[in-house]
Amino acid sequence: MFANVIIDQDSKALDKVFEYRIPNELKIEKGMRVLVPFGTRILQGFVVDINENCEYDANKIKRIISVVEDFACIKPEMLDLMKFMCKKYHLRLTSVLRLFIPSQMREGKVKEIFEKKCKIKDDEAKIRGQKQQAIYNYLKENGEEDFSLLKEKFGYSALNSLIQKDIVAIEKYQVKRTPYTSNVKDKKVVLNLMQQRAVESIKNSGVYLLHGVTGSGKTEVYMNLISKVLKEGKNAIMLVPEISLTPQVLASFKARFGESIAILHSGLSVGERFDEWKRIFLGEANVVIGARSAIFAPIENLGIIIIDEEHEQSYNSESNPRYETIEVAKFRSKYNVCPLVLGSATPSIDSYQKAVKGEYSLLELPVRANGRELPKIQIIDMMMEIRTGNSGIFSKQLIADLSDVVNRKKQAMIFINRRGYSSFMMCRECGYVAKCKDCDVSLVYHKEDKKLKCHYCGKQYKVLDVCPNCKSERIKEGAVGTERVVAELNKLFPDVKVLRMDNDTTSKKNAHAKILEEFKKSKPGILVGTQMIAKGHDFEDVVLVGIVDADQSLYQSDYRSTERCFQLITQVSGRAGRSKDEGKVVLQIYSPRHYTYKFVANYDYKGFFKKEINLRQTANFPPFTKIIRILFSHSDENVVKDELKMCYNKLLKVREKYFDDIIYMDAMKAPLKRIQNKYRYQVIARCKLEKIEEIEDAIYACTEGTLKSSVFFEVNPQNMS
DNA sequence: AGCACGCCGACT
DNA sequence: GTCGGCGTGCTC
Repeated sequence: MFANVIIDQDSKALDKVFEYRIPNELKIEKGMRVLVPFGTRILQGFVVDINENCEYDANKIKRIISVVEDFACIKPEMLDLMKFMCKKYHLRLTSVLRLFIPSQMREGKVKEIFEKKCKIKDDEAKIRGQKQQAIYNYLKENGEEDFSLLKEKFGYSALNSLIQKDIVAIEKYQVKRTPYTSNVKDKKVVLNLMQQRAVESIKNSGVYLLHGVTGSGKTEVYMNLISKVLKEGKNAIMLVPEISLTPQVLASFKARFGESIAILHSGLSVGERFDEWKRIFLGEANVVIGARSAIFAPIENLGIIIIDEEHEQSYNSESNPRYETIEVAKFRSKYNVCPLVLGSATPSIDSYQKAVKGEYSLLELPVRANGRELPKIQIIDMMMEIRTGNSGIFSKQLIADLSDVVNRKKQAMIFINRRGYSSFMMCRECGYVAKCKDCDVSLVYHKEDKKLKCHYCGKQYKVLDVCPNCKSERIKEGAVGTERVVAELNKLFPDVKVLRMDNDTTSKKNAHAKILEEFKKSKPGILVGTQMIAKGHDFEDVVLVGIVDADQSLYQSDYRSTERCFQLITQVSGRAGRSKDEGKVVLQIYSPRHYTYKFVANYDYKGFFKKEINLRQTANFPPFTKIIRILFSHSDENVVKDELKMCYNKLLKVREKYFDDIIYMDAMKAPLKRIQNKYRYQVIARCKLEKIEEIEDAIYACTEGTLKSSVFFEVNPQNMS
């Protein structure tokens, strides 16, 4: 017998199967990891197929040395998924396989934590020492107890002598590092008619788009669906965006489903992640909740897949193996014959279009579950403010409303769109801006540790006192984001607790939860933050939401910027007035004539969709076309340029062949020309959909062969940097 | 990826 | 003569 093995090395040259003979004494299955001789080395590989015969020269075939584990860590479904993803996204086999197992397994350090528990072994023991007697009594009363806890309470030597005398026994238990524990009581909620109808509409297969306004109780619908599936003896996956994996959401799921839940997200340590993975693999967990990568959970017999906030950008990986989570979910739902539910208050234009076309079934929750109105959105024209002499960050209206909130001892949130609004180090004399020496981007000033940081490679620089260009000392930080807003608020309301939540303040583990916890207690209180505060939080006393720079997201040269702007404002607005008090939103903008705001203020998603989809159609943008981006990068600029040129010439021939289908194609520098000292050039093509698969294959073929540059493909890129 | 092989220049 | 630089090619 022969095995097709994929060598676990990330290299273009090794991106194929190698055949090995299976020795009689080894029991090899598809999906197992094995050790094989490879050239002069011994490497790990994945068995992806087993055959009677071999294609390669039988004399040259070597034998598998041994197995890494005696079970198949890649399940059959995932092997099929690997093929699907490699073909669809032009990925390397290994890079996809690596998505399926926790990193800890790959490093060969499969560590498991053990906990030592103590138990009384000898019931009639006579004990002399005082301390030892105390331990003995304690154990009699409490049964078994942690070794470490006893050691802390009574001291090591006493405990140890009991163990030495065989009066107390130690047992090792494998510890499950279950990340969150909760003491939240499950509140059984009776579904309203709309929710009930949504639950009932979801059949045993197909894709459903659940469009429910903020606060319409989508989570309750999800929980009901999952309960139903569990009752049928099947399993479930629910994906949530990384940022909304808040303790609150998790706690309510824990309360409902208890130990059968497994949680996967980037905040877990490697060990925690591995433990959760293993529980899922062994079938100990029936519900997996997690961010993007949880879609690869090794869970069988799926009864439902739910993707919450389906419009979120974070579902599409931006680097290395690029894939679309929704497409992977579709694959798994077809494979397992189970429904896929996409939920959002602001569905992506793409998904909604599919629902309109009948590809997805549309389910709607048009009202809030608690019967409350959606908060009123008041638009403030900031140009007018400036004209009337107010050049501050806050409009008069917002300041008035904030004062009101403070007087009523309620809470407010101020949302800032950080993107493009960070502070740069700029010389007021000559206009010099500090840049990273390896990347073509401006450095961002971080007040807290008084450093300049590159947001692309993470390099840190000292703050400049003198302009390196003109030697002027008038070099200062420029426009400011969250920090400046907080400072401003402190000036306006010196007695009010103002909290900040952004990338800088939440980098430490659990910082996120701590800030939210503190905010909860602060009345009056103001929470200032970036996208992070936009969703998933349910604060009863937030009655005001201020959006300080809504336009920022409109001014990106991206066909999706209006869509994003609409989504963002709607999501943020949804934070206000979640309970008894009416909520209000103050939306400060600089371009009041833009059509997006009219729809936003009226919560008119359908109107916005109609307008937007028409614009996309006339302008030939997705979902009516696909944008394909091929990014070349290399440390030597001439190498990338040459190779790009070579490929582009081939691509031009493809374009000639499909002249009617490829609307646009051009080669250029990437907007970020240099990242981590690698020069980046790209080809952008826009294609009609009729022959898209054929065209994609032809385009991929152009980059084959021995290139020194690394090549990345991206379809409908989220950001073109 | 990483290792052998091979072909060039510089040096005990 | 030979040591070591790196470019090329191969690994079932």
